[in-house]
Amino acid sequence: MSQPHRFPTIDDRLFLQSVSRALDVIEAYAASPRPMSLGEIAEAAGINKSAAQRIGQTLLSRGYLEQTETGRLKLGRLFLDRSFDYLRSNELIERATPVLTDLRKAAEERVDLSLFDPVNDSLSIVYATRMQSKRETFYATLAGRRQPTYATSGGRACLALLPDEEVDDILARSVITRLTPKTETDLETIRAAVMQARADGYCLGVEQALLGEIALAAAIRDRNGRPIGAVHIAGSLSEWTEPDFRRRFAPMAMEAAGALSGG
Amino acid sequence: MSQPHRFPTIDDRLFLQSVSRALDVIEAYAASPRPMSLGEIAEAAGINKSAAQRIGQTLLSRGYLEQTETGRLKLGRLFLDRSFDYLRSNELIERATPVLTDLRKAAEERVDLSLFDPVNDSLSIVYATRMQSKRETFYATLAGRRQPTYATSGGRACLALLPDEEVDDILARSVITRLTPKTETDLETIRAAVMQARADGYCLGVEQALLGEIALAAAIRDRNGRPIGAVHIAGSLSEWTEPDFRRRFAPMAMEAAGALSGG
DNA sequence: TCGGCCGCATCGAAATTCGATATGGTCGGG
DNA sequence: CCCGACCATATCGAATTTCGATGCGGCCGA
Repeated sequence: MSQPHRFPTIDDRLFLQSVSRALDVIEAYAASPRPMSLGEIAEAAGINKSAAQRIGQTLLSRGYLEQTETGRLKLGRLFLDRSFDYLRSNELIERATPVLTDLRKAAEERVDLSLFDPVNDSLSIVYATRMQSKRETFYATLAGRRQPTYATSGGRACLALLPDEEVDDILARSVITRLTPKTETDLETIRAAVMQARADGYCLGVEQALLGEIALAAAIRDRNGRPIGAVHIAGSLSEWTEPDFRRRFAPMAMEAAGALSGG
Repeated sequence: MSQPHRFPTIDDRLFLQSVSRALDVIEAYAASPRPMSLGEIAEAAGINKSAAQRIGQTLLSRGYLEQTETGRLKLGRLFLDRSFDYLRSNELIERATPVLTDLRKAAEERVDLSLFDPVNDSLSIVYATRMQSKRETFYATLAGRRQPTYATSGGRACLALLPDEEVDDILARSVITRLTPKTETDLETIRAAVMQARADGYCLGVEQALLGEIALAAAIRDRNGRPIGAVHIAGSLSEWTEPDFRRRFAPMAMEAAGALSGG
């Protein structure tokens, strides 16, 4: 009934139950994006079957759900349209695109833009754009992919801009899981990496989120100095040693992030 | 009040007004993705201010809208999460990604996947994934971008798989506008290009949607032979002549599309 | 100082949503 | 061959939830 505290609490009088339940339904597909029957939807979203039926029909009629041959419901392609609108509407992303294009051209490695996410309690970052490198094969698309703040170079670079107590708070609330065998899970080690990033102005991570990957990120600040996102440069360990990667790309990432800061 | 006929009509008893209005609100940002005040939202979505207030608060509390410093509402980053779920859930996209990665590696040009969109009356196609080429600068991201079916090589390749009367119907319902000075606007010319594509098994277009761009696409068929999307290869006119581009890439596009068909 | 728009809040009326329930179909196992 | 389970779909009376007119204080530009 009560909303998770991570989003602003509002007057219950203004809260639309049916809209909220509709959102529960579409979010149910985050756990498992397969087509679902009404019964499955009801269970996954925590509503009764009648509600699932009404919501399903309404979202179906609007194109946010689509029907398989068997009548099950799956996510509709209109979500692509909405995320496109979002990307267009985000002022940072608009501003960043040309900068990142240049950066990728100069670096000849993959370049990502991620958004620090205070509305999600800062526990995760969301990738917004990716400029692939020549041979990149891993993930073609990742707009919308989330990763834990503590495990990514971009997240750590953002943490480095926050006061110690906020860092500690965020780390304390993080659920530490291993994304790769190399993921650091010790809070003190992570904290040390954040402090190092604070001193350096960027953060480097080796195989923290993906095996074989070396990544480096610099945080983007708003006009108050708070982190709003990060510029990532990522390469393959088969082509780079850590010191070489650091030497070559740290200045480029910091310059790009600096150019995007303060807006 | 009555829904556009393009989506399945449902029993009015099952239709949730408030959900539908919430969708009107988020779709209002398609026209102009700027932050809006409640009054502006109300006007843009065709609802009253009270409804805008309730819907705004509800979507805000769930992270689908965010607030600027001035209190205006803009689209929230959760739309990225939803489109990510959609991309993950779409069986064609999942299947296509490795194929397109290989294709891009072989072609060394930009490769796109678009979806034919019967739920939108087949009037437009939606781009789902893009694999950039080395020097690509135009658009980093385009998942969610829509283009008219009649104007794109991918759309025409899809039309080529449909019976004549359906092609004519779709073209007749299309609103022809010039995307570039070179966009063909004569229905007979477009129809001829579709017929050519039917004979060739692929469709080539020069500067139809973007100046300086030459694009070639082959349609992907479902197991009944109906078009469900297209594989695009796009290059720059500064590097390719039409015959060379055709010779080199038509077989590759057709092979990839064939491999993805019939699922 | 005025007028307009802003976000935010209130409240009575009632339309809209709710949820239990029913129907007929399909699928798979016993 | 029939049974049970689950499916999408449909119905309907009850009442919760939504509706929308209205009011408030604040901010900004005229």
